[in-house]
Formats: sequence, structure tokens, C-alpha cells
Amino acid sequence: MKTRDKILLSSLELFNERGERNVTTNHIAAHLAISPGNLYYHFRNKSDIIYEIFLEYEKLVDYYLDIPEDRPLTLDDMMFYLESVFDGLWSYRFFHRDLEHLLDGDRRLRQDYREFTDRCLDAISRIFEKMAEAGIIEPQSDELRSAMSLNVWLVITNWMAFLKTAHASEESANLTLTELKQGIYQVLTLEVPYLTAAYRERVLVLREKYRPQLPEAREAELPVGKTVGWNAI
Amino acid sequence: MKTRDKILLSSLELFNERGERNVTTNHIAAHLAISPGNLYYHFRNKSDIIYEIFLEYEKLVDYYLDIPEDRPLTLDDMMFYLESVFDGLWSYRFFHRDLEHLLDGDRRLRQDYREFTDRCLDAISRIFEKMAEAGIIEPQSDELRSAMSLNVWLVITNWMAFLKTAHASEESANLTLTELKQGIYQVLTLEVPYLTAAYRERVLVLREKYRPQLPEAREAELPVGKTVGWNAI
DNA sequence: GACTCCCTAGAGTATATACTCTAATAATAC
DNA sequence: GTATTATTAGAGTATATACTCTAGGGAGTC
Repeated sequence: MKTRDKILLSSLELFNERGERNVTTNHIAAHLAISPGNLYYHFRNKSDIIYEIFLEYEKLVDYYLDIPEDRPLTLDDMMFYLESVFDGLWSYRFFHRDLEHLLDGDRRLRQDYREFTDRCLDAISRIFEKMAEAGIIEPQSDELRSAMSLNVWLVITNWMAFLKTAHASEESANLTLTELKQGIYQVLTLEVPYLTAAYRERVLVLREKYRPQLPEAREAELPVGKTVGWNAI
Repeated sequence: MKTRDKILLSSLELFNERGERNVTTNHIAAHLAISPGNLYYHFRNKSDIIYEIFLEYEKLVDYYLDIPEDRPLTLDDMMFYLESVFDGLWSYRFFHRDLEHLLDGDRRLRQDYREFTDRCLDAISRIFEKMAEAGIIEPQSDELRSAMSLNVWLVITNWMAFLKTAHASEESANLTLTELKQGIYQVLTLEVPYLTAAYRERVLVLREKYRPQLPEAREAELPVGKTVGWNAI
């Protein structure tokens, strides 16, 4: 593999593991056992590395969210979109963590990310539209669908932050893809009230598969009777 | 005012304006025209300053989210909760921005924040329960209410990040409290499908007041026909 | 005046971090 | 083989940042 690609790969790996803020260019070079000079031969600066990684991320999600216009959507499609988006989120999970700071430091990235968000919101909205056409959910006004789509986006992009800050018992307890995908449960929760009678039960069954599991550690930690919120069932 | 309090006040101000990451203890001291030594006489380190600010934030939100158990909830109560929570979010807006990093650097804060989240989720859930009792929304199963509450929390705590990353046209364009409160529109969107016939119209009218306004600049920027998502109505 | 206690100044330090510069080596073209 | 280009090493640098240390001022008390 070319050094340039190795740098991108290692950077992504380290960013995901430790957070962009905690990974220096020297760390990346050391991790690859190359010199800092070598790294800076391939990339002008750290922002450039991050930008390249973003382009990959963008490409991946755009690929996933390509919506077929020649046929109706199915439940399988919907689940594929959800699974795929969370897979993408997982692979580039450092990105949404320090998003604000990353965008502050790079105009290009800021602009591109904004357009990326718009495309995603558009895609989500289109998916809902086609789901209504397919009779999976009740039709919604444009206005409601847009607002709903935005809420879906908010839940998707911030589910991980919630897990890392509010959920994980200790910083050592690292996140797993399985836990991340419990975000699908939350997204489907948004859809529940709109499901048609014909599909309601089927979707609820699918949703159940993603229901968050109580980590033993956490349950034991909380005083009896004080368990609250999403895990209190 | 005591120097200690001045430090807390200035820190909060600077953190909110520039982000915790971009504000050093030296900046804070300089901003107050005091010496670094003086600052460190009052606080052992930066984490301690942040922790103290968190305690204030926590106290404020706990105060806002105190739920009266001796009477039913009204629509006014609900709007008060929403307004208050977003006011709190605004006053301490630096906090959720760098949350993950802040928690990484302070065990105490991590633990406290987790309990704080649990209390908030509990409060949100209780509010929904009482709103159902008051006939504002249809009753929900415990499971659905918990999942809903968590979605409300996700939307509330991440609305600002969305505004700053995806919405604002330029980094120079600073956020206003009014824009932040458009998050209330998003939260009410979550409630829409559960509203009872008796209250539906009244809530929709309230919700309308928070509907995001299209900033002129933004509209002009986007190619015609490509406007998407939440602002495309 | 002298003592004490609280507060403050400001120079200084250890460490980190993004990035540069020069020289050398490997790969390729002719 | 030789010239050229692409790649790499590694020491080095400028700047920033969290934090320390010592000296001393001011106010109250006896």
C-alpha cells in the first residue's frame, strides 16, 4: 500500500480510537513508523488529512443513500438504509465527535459538510415520501416530513455522543458497533406513530431487535428504584 | 464582585463565545486583567473551573425541571419547560459543544453528568406522563414514552450543534437565542402525532411561532430547486 | 510598629504540537 | 551508467499552554 493511503488509514484508525483532538501528526507518523517529514511530504497539514477522510465518508454515505426512483421502497430498503448509515457512522465515528472544531478550522470542509447535510436531509425526506407511497407510513404534509427528517438526522448523528457521554459506565468501556446500532431503535421510535396498520406490527418486530440491552454493570450501579429513562422498562 | 466569581463569569463568557478548546487559562486571566498566578490561587486547574460552571448549570436545569406533583400539567407548563431548558442551554452553550472531551478529562464531571442526564430523562418522561394524564397527548406505553423522551433529549441537546455546523452560513454569523429556540419547533414536532384532538390545534399554533425562518443569505446561496430539508416549505 | 492572613503580580517552566529543512536514498527514465 | 524525480529520515523550531514559584501589597488586630 502507498504511504499516502497508509497515512489516511492510520489517521482514521487513531482518530476513531482516541478522538481527533488527541491524535497529533507525530502520533500518526510514529504509529506508522515513518518520519514526520515523510508525513508532511504527503499532506500539507493535519486539516488536509481530515478533509481527505471526509471525502471518503461523504462518498460512502452518498453511495448508501442513493434512492431508486424506478420502483417503490420496501421495508428491506428502509432497514438497509438504517444499517448502512450506522455502518458509515461507525467507520468514521471520529468525525461527528469533534465536528464543530473540525469545521472551524477548514473553510472547504465547512462548506462541503453543509452541502452534505443538505443532501442527507433531502434523502431522508425522500425516503419518507416513498415509504408513504408504498403504504408503510401514513402520508405527511411536506412541512411535517421535513421537520421529521431533521429529527431523524439529529438522532442518527448524535446517538453515539449520547452513548459515550451518558451511557458508558467507564471511559475504558469502548463502544461497539452493536451498541451504536441501537440507535436504529431510536430512529424507528420516531416512525412508530406514523406506521400504517398494514405494516405496524412488522416494523415493531424489526425495531425490537435493536432494543438497547442493559449492561449488567450499569444496572448494578444504579440505586434500586431510581432507574430512569430509556432503559427503565 | 469577588475575584473567584469574576473568574467563573469570564470563563463562561469566553467558553460560550469561543469554545472551551480555544480558551486558555492565560486568556481568562488576561481578559480579567489579572495574573495567571492569581487565577491559579482561586482554582487548582482549568477542569475545576469547568466543573464549578457545570454545577451551576446543573442547579439551574434541576430548578427548571422541578415537576409539581400536586396538580395536573398545563400547556403553559409545557411551554415553560421548553423555554427554560433552551434558556439554560443558551447560557451554558459551551458545555454541550465539547462535552465528550470535557468528560474525558474529569472523572467527577463524567459521573455527575451521567446522573444529570438520567434525571433529565426522568423529568422529560414524567412530563409526558403528566401530559397524558392532562389529556394533552394520548397515553403511551412505558417503553414508548422512555424512547420518546430520549429522542427529545437528543434533539434538545444537539439542536445547537446542528445550527452551528449545518446551518449558519459563515463562522462569523453568530448564533442567537432566537435561532436556538427554533429547536422548540423540532421538539414539538416529536409530539405532534401524539396530540389529542382537544389540544392538537392549540399546540400546532404554539409550534408555529418557533418555526425556523429562512435567513435571506442562505436562500440566495442555494441553487434554485435544490433547497431541501427542513427549510423547504 | 509588628504580625497575620488573604490576595495578587509576574516571571518562569516543562511539555506538547504542528510543521520545516536538509540531506540522503530509492525508483525511474534515458 | 547517469540524470532526474519521488520518497524518506530525522533533527530542529516556533509557538502555545497549563501550571508553578517567589515576592510582596493591603487590611485588620494587638
